[in-house]
Amino acid sequence: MLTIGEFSRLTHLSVRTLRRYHEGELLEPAVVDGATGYRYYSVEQIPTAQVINRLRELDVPLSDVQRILRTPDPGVRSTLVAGHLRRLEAELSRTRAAVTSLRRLLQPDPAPIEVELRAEPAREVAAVEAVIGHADVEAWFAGAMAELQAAVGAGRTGPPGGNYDNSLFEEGRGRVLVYLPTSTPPRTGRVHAVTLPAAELAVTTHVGEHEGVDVTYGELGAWVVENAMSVAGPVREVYLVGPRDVSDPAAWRTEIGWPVFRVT
Amino acid sequence: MLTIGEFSRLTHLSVRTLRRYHEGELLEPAVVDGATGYRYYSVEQIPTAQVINRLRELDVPLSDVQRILRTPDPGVRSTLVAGHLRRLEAELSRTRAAVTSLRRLLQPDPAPIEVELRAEPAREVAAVEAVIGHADVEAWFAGAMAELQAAVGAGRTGPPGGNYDNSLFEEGRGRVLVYLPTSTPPRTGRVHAVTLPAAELAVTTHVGEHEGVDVTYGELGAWVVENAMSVAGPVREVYLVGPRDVSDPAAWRTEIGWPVFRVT
DNA sequence: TGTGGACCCTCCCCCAGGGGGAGGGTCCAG
DNA sequence: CTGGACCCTCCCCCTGGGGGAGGGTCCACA
Repeated sequence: MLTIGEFSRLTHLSVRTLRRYHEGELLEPAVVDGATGYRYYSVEQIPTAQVINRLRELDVPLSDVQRILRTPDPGVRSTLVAGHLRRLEAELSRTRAAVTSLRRLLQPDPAPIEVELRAEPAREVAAVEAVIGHADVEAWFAGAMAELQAAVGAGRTGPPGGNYDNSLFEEGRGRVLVYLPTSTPPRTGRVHAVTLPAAELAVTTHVGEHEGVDVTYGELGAWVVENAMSVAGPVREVYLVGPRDVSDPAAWRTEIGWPVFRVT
Repeated sequence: MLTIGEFSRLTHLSVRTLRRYHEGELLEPAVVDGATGYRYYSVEQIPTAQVINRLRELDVPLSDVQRILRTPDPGVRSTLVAGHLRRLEAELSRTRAAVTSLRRLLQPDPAPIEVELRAEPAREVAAVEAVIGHADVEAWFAGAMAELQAAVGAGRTGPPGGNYDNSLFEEGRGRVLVYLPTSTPPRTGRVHAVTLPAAELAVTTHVGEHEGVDVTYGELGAWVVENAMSVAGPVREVYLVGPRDVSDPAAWRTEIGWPVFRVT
């Protein structure tokens, strides 16, 4: 039996942290003296403490650490760990995108964006929609688009698009709709016909990776304000050239349309 | 002038976050109505908001974001940003190390470590010492070792070593001492002669990268406890084979000695 | 058999960087 | 002029810890 201080020295976890892990039922001392409350640990608990330490270094939330530790089957366990490793990779690519985008922001490009005011008529498309959280958009988009492609196939009459509720950005959760234009929208699985309403759009084109698109949003927003207009309704993106067409991100083109109305 | 809601839609920052940035003097509205407290932003503030957003995505603390924003000179500014990018890289390598170490932990190696009990006599060495935080050890070590190498030169009579106070791991701050054995310790700069006290050591050898050394610590600790001993004093590491000798981490060998005394 | 110091306990407050919600004032179009 | 959207402040919540107060416990040495 080891006192908490001894165990701390052996695992390089602070006494405070060990007490917290006890409280959170992550690493319970082998023995707790009922009279004094003293915690006593056993040597066998050292590897467990080190696994916790490693997972915490990977910023795995304590609740997930707990779940991993309670999973007896090593196969399932490594699946859980692999999930977090994927999360780390996603975070890494997000970081890379932020870095490049930051560079773009800090070396200000004086080239002003071109904005076109366009009256878009209503039209019917094949769509998949859902209310989801901001963090899940990317994964959801991939699945929805795959389902759409399978359902529409060669009947596609134009580039795919997506509409995004403003609440998605303001509150982190909102309605998202992805669509493929087609003359006869099918109805299979999540795919169904949707009529995109007519709208007055302020339209510009974002060139390059989709990360950093919010800079273009900002420029578009500035244009809208300067032209005495106000935004109304979900933003519309049309993927003119995307990863499905060209692998080089520099060639991608995303049309961004913001429904506006004149303020006078 | 834009209301906070409009500005939120244009920057994809939540209203709450914008208010917080105002409170923290990071992004102050262009106009604040004295009577109502309403915040009004200008279009020119959109790029600033996006820079903040980018930096936050890189986990730059708000205080540092503030410092960056208040730096007018773009050269100095990009230096500050570059510092954070270096921090990101360091974090990335730390993450990689944790991943490999985690794999090692989850695929338990049944090979037990070999521990030797050794009486180490006192000896005089050339050393550099300091009380520092756990996070700074790596950087400090590099500098101290460079100074030692310069001072001792060819007079080296054995592999370098380092002693680490337990408080470094328990409280995140403690005394660290790195040394080079030499017959005539010089006295220049931070380098001075130190007598390492005699001690009874439980010694084992850690093979491979220094990350993951705490697993070896754990095994050594378990051995110490199982052999009815207790640890006393700072841990001693001796870098038998290190990055200065061989570039392949798999060949590195670190001797770890924990001062012990018999309990019974 | 003390006793002093190291060790341990609980409890409360602090940090960043937000989110949720209550309670109430303001703006503006119909 | 009124209703609903919008805005305000204030307080508590989250995670994963750290600092410190106030007090009990263990144990080696005298």
